[in-house]
Amino acid sequence: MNVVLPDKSKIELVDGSTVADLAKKISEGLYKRAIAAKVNGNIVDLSYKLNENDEVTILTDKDAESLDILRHSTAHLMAHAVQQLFPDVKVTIGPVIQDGFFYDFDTNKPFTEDDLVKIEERMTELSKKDIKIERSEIDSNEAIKKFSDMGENYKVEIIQDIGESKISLYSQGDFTDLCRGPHVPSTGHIKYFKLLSVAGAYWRGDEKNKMLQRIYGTAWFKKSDLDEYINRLEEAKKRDHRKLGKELELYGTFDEIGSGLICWMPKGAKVRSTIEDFWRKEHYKNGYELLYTPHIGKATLWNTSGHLDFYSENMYSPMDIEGQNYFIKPMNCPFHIMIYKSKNRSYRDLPLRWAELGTVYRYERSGVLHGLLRVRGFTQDDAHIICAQDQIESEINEVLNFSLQIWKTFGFSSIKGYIATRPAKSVGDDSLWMAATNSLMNSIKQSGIEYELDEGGGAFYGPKIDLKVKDAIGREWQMTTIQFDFNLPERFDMTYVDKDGKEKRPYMVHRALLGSLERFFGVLIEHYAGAFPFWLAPVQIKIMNISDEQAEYCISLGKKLKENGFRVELDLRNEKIGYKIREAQMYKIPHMLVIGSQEKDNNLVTVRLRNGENKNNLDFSDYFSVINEINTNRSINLWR
RNA sequence: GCUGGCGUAGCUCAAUCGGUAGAGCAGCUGACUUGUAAUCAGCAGGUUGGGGGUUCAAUUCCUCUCGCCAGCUCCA
Repeated sequence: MNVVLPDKSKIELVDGSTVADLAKKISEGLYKRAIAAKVNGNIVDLSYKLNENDEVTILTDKDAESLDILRHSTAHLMAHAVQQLFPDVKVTIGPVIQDGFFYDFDTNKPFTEDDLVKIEERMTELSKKDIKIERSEIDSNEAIKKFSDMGENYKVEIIQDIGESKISLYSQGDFTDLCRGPHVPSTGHIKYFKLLSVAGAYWRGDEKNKMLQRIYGTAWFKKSDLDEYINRLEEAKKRDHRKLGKELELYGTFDEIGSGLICWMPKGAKVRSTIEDFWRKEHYKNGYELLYTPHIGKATLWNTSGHLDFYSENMYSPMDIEGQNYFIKPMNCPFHIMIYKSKNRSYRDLPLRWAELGTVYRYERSGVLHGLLRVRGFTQDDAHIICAQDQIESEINEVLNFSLQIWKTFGFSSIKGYIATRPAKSVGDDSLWMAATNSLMNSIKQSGIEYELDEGGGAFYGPKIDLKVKDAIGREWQMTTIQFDFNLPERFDMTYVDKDGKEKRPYMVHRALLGSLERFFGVLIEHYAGAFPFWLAPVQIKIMNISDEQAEYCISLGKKLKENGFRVELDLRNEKIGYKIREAQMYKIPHMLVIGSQEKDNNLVTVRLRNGENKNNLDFSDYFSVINEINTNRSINLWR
C-alpha cells in the first residue's frame, strides 16, 4: 500500500503498517522524535493503522499540536500516579488548558502540598519506566461494565453521555482511562513537567454538583521551555499589583472598611489624578462633554431601566429615604439618559458624546474579588454616545481611534478586537442589529486592529467590540468595551426630532476605554512592574543632598520644579548618598538629583536615572528642558 | 457563595511536644556630614485577625466569625 507524505511524495508500506512503522521507514531519528501524526487531517497515535492513500504528517515535538498531546498524556500520567498512591480516589476528567493541564479527582481527603510532591515523584518514576501507552477500542456497554466494576462512576457517566457504541481506552501498565486520545507512545516521552496547584472544582462546572479536587500542572518537551515557563510565573508574581501596590504605597484595602473597596493612597492617587487629567483633556479634545451624576437613584429609575429585573443580583439592597427606596448605582447610563431627556433634542444636537468618571458599586461574590482587578466599588471611564443612524459608523470609528491613541500613550501597543454579534435571546429589530454590527465590522477593519468574531456573543441589548491589550509580559487583558444598546432608548423612550419633523429613536453606544480606573491601574502597575514612566510616576524627581551644605540649594531646586508642576520630593536627611539612592530606587522614582558641592557651586544638577545611568553636571536649564519634553510628550523613556 | 490553604509588630518572617512571643527592615532618639542600592548605637513597638470552648496553661487543639490566597462558580 502507499501513503502520501506532506511533500506529496508517496511511500510504499506493507499492509497493516502503523504510523510508527512509517516513521521508522523514513528515518530512525524521526521515529524517535515522533509523538503522533496527522492522517487526513485527524490527529492519531503512532499505533494508528494506515490505509491506502492516507495523507500522513508525522508530528514531532516541534509541532504545535504535539504539545497538547504531551500535556494530555501528562494528565494521564498524573492520574496513573494518583491511582497508585490513593487507590480510593475516583478519576474524572483531565483536559489540556493553556500552558498545561488539569485532572479532577473525587476524593474524600483533599490533596495537600505534600501529596503533590509525592504524586510528582511517582510520575517521575512511571516516566522512567517508559511504559507503553496503548490504545484499544471496546464496545461501550462493555466499557460501562468495566468502569462500573472499578467503581469509576464518573467514567460511566461520561460514556453514557458520549452515546457511541464503541469507545476508546488508553492503557499504560496497570492504569486504564477512557480517552479519545491521541497520546504520546510511552510514558518516557513525558519528562519535563511540574504540578502547580490544587483547588476545588465542581463536577462538570456546576456548583450544584459535588466538588472535586483539581490538580493543575504544566508539561513541556524541553527542560529550557519548562524553566522559561516557571520563570514567567515568577516574573508575573514579581509584577503582581497587590504586592507592588503595598510596597510602593499605591493603594490599600482594609478589613475594617470591607473587601473589594479600594483606598487610593497618596502615591496611587497622584498617578490616578495624572491619568484623570490626561483623560479629561483628551475627551474634551475629542468632542466629548463631561458629566457628573449622583451615586444613588430611586427604585423607579432602576425599574424603568430594567436593572431591577435583570441586574438586581449585582445590586446592593436599597436604602429607605422618606419612604422611597433608593439604590446605589451599578451603572451610570440611566443618569445620562435623564440628562438627555431633560429637554427636546434635535437631529442638530447629535451626536452627543457624554463622558463621566462615574463611580459604581456592584455586588461581587466574595470569592471572586481580586486586588484591583475585581472589586465591588469602582470608577468607570464611562461615556454614552447618542447619535442618529447615519452617524454610527463614523462614531464607532472615532471611538476606536481614540481608544488606540489612549492605549498607545499608556505604552500598550498590541491590541486585539473581539466583535460579539446577536445572541439568540435579545431585543431590538433585526435592522438595528444589522446596521450596528456592520458599523462595528467596518470600523474595526478600517482601524487595522486584528480581530476575531464571537458569533452570538453579544449582550441581549446590542452587539459590541471588546478590545484586549497585551502587557509587557504578553498577557492579554480585556479593557475597552464599545456596546450598542437597543434596550435603554426604548425603555426610556428617548427621541429626537429629525429634519422631517418626526420623532425618531436615537442610537445609543456605551463605551469605556480604560474600563475602570481601579482595574486599569492594576494592569498598569503590572505592565510597568511598578516603574511608571516619568509622566505618570507618583514621585517624578527625588532631590538628595550629599551633605547639609547643599540643603538650601536643593530646596530652591525643589521649589522651581514644583512651581512648574513636577512631582518632587526632597531627601535632606543626614544619610549617606547610597542610602538615599537605595530608598529612591526601591520606590522606582524615575529621576534622582544628586546634589553635592560641585553641583551647588556651579548651579548644576547631576541626574541618576532609575536605570542606573548618570547624567553628570547638567545646567539646570538643560535638565529643565529635558523633563519638560519627556513630560509633555508623555514619553515612556526616562530621558529624551 | 463553594472547596482547600493561610492570618504572629507598619513590612518580611521565626517560636520544639500546648509552658504565656523573637529577629531583620521601617519608626523614634543620639552620634557620624557623608559622591551613586543599606554608617553605628540605643529606645519603643504585640489582647498572636475577632468571639467562644477544651486545658493548670492556647500563637499552638476544637468551634464560630472576619479577611487574604489558589481555583470553581458568577460576570444580564
